Amino acid sequence: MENFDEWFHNILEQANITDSRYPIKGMAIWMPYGFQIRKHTMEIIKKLLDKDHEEVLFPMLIPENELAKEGIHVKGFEDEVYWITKGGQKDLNEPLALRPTSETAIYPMYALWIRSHIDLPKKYYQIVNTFRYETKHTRPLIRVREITTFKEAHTAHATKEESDVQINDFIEIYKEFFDELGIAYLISKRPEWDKFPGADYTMAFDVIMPNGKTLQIGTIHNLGQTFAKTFDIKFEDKDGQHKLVYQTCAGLSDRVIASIIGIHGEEKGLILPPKVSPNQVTIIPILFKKGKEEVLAKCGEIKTQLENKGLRVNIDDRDIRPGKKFFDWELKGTPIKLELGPRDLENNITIAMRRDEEEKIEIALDDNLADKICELLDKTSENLSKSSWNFQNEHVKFTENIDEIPELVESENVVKFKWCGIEEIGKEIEEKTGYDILGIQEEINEGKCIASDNDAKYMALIAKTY
RNA sequence: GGGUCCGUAGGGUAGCUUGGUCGAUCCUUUGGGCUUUGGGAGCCUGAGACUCCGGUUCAAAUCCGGGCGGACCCA
Repeated sequence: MENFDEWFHNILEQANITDSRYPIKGMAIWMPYGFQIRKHTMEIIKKLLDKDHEEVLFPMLIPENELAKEGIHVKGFEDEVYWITKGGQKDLNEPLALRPTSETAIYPMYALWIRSHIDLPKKYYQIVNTFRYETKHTRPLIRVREITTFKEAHTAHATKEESDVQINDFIEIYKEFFDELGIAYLISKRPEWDKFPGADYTMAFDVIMPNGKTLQIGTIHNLGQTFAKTFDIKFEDKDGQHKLVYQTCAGLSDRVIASIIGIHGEEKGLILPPKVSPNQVTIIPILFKKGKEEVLAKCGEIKTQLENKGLRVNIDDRDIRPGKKFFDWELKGTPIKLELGPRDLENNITIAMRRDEEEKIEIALDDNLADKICELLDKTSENLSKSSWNFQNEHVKFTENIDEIPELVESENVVKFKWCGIEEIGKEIEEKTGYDILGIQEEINEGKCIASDNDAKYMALIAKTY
């Protein structure tokens, strides 16, 4: 894509996803079409989490003394917190923070709720808005001051082993989630200097956007006992001992929607995965003065037939030329368009067009129509997923020469390299190349570090990031 | 955190250097009408803007200062 950032910015408004003209920097409006995409996307993650987690809803405000309790954590966020300091004309006794994330809202309550090993594990999640006073320039859905769709899960466990298992469970859930969206991902363990403030370690999901920059779309943190100590979250174990819990948390945000748009889109517009597309099928009647009623009636029948199969269907009966409708729905990324005119009515067929392919397919108007459409939708999903993984595979390049990194990154790649894992060397690599180390993908025990004489311990990733 | 640049209808733009000709250009959008409708139609007729506050001046879209908003570069 010629200029991805520009394309992305334009498509958000053209496709009626968000309107970022709201007069506060970094805060936008979810428009109806975008809201539907967001809704369907969230339904997928909720369904995955609900198997084993419970949804809750915490207040948006956090008292200053709670937020400040965990020193490392607050240090990571202090420059980004919005404060409420007044009630009407009166200064508040204690300033209240608009949550930048909810650890310090939730964990004091965990301390009250968790008394015994019977109360464990505790696995709650919520989908809420959070606020961060971003100082860098904001970008709709990607870097915002109000994260409108922050899915955060918080778990507490009796043992370290259980919390480690939970980390893997989250990884599996996220994998399934992104697989359903057809989005390829890179999983890595963030370097020490880039982990979540207060965490033992952070696992992250990144996607490579069409311009080669990576976007962090999901994180999973092993919090160890840091917060348990701070907020005194203890339970009475089977042996009668009082012990601190082990905790994890995991987050997803609006950025998931940004990746759906960015990864699958192309010049002409969006290509939405059927699972989250507001309309899975859009029927476009070809209307002439003669036979208009018959064509519209048949479109209505088809709509009902498909809806009975559980599909989301709309008819575009606007009084404009068909060509304009094709372009509009291509912009909006509806997975399948069905064209139906008088000629088709005579032949008892409809013409189907997949958004991800140019080809037009004739389908008979009979009882099998819905099944055939479902087949086409499945093929679309598979195809989108395949393209996304192909793109990622083509854009991850390995090198053993640090001097090659800038050239590779500038030609829109994520670079894989061997690293000894020492922080100083890592920071040296970042400084020398000018890019960010995403993290380590796996442990290895052969070869040398790209930037030192040390033995390589890890396969790591470096990239230009959002 | 430091720096550079920018702000004209809903969106994109011309005009700004050298203040007056701006009653502000063009494309898109949009109301009404006619005519059309199998891949962004055409014609007629309307609508719609100088980011905000202050300053300089006889006169400000144009010059100066600040706020707000945006883009980019460096750390």
